[in-house]
Amino acid sequence: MHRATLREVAERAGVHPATASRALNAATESMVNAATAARIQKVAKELGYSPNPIARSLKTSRSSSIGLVIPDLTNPLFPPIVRGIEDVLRAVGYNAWIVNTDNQGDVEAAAVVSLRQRNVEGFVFATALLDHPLLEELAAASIPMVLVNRKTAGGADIPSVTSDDAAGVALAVKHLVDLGHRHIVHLAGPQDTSTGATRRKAFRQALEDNDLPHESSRITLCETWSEEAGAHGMGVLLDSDTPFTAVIAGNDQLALGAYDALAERGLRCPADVSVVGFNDIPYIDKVFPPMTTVHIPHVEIGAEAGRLLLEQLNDPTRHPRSLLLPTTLVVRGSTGPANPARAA
Amino acid sequence: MHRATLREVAERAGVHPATASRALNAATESMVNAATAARIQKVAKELGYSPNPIARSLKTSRSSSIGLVIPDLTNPLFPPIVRGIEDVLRAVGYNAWIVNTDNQGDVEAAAVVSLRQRNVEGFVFATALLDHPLLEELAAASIPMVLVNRKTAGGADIPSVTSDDAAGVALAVKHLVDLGHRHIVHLAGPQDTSTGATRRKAFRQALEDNDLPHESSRITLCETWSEEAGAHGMGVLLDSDTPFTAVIAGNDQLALGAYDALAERGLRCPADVSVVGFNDIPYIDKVFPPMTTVHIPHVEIGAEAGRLLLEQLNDPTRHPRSLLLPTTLVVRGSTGPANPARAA
DNA sequence: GTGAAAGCGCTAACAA
DNA sequence: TTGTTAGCGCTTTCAC
Repeated sequence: MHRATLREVAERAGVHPATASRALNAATESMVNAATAARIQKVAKELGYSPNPIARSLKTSRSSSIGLVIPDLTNPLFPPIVRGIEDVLRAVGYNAWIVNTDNQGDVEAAAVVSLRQRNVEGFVFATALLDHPLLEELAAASIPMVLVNRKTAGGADIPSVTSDDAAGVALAVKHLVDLGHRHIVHLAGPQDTSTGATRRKAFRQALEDNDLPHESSRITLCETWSEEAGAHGMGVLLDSDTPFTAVIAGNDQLALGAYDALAERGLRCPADVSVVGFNDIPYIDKVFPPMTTVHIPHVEIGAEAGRLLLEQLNDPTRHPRSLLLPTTLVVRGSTGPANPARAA
Repeated sequence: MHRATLREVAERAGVHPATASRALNAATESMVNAATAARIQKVAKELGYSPNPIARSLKTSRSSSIGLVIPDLTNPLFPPIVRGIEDVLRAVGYNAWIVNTDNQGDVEAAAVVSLRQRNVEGFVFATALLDHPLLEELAAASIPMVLVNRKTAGGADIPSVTSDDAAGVALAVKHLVDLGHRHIVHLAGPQDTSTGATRRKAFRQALEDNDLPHESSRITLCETWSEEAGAHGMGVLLDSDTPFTAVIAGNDQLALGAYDALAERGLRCPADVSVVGFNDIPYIDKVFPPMTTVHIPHVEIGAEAGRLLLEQLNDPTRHPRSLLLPTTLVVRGSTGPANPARAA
């Protein structure tokens, strides 16, 4: 199984390798005599020639690929986003290198170095922290990049594709209020992420806008975005003397953790406490009790990120922009407060 | 942000680039005077040198990376397997290129060509079909490779890591029999995959072993591994005149489809029909009604596949081997037949 | 133990 | 329009 080289094609076509190179690249094809080009292309096809991407990359410092840095592929939030990105990029000949960081800064830094050495032409990061020097640094160096799902707080104004979290939280609060809830609490995600901080602030704001009690004790911070952290946070709320009949969780995993903590104490959903999630991750529509959650358009977030990155790759001078995609509330069987005693 | 090259290191250390290369590669370091080597390494560190993988790959035709070919990352079965593979490979300096094929042979073929051009040193395939000429071809060419989850039927005896599906099905049937079920049916997955065929045959065998009725009408074939196909298959079974009180599905998605079809007809699980899944995919433990399913060790399957691939990379002459990992039954609230009428 | 030379396969000045 | 030349950064014979 020998792979034809450009030189072999050139020899068979009776031209110099440089001419063959020109004839076989769309951008330079017009530089070469049409008949000659056709001959070269025919030979290339016969020999099953396709350019060696390694050699090309060494020469051009490009690679037709991008780096895709995510916390963890086993978080079901990410696969659909990844597919959205890949589908858009593949259509124009780009591949994605996927790297998991497990939220470890050093792993991420090493991955970025490694990807840059491989001449990736840009990055999509799903790992952004509000304070994220590495990303600021890359942005300052004009490395094409897009953030998905989360953004940084720095001055760099890095292009991003996120969901309208504030609107989503407002929808969730409104929904609960419409059901008759007046005592709502929040399981907030990590506050070093934009999603965690935005959703928390929006929660507090929505309570105020709806004239609901909004003492700071109505918010419990969770250390991670995990089910375990959600269960722990829910426990803290239940142990506090804050009365409530509904919880809005920072994401679906935290909401699942809330389910666990409630079940452990013999409390029922939504009879005793209503729980609303965020993200509408795959398969969350199957859980019991049915979970009302804020839907974000996963695949579309990825696809738009891919498009934004392509814009930058195609026109580096173009002023980068960010996108805020709409969220919707998916109601799956929440009800009003059945046990007013809990709202004492 | 300039990246130091080997030549710069060599110049600063006052040696020839070839010497620097030797000093900086573990395998050739012993060829060079210890003091010189130390000096070169010190300079390399000062300059933050790290070898350009593209140039190295062009020269050596290696790449420290492998290709990982899966049907679809959004199928929750795969991410944990991918993590298992990556964790093992990363520990020894390998990366994985992930490619989704969406079960399209042409996409897979193109991906393989592309990955080989990038000098991947081996492959892990999660896409194997029983009759899979492409994989046989690669095996015949002695390309290092491992199959995960599924295997081929060809003569090539390609190394694989799979779960003991037959044992898993036997466990499931035994469980249902112990609960009092005597009329069991099977939603079989695609029969061009080893998982689909093995589980179907094991089902039929288990019925026989338990002296249960086992007419061929007790098995409905599903075209794909999807929820939709499961719902359709379940519908076919319900419309037939085969009596049954329990269903064993070829995988969890088919089982979820069975849930859908049953719910649509107002039948309850497990009161009217018990459903058992297969694979124990992430989050399936949250669904309602609780799903009993056969657990396969996802991460470990991936990890073992990584190890098997490393064995081949490290010693190409070593006789390849395959692994069959144990399955366990995870019981989540199935009960015996409550409505004997259905078993008429 | 070290240096010289060559070349992996490709593309991009420059020259003709 | 085509060919010549050079080189991306590295490793690996071969010679000394």
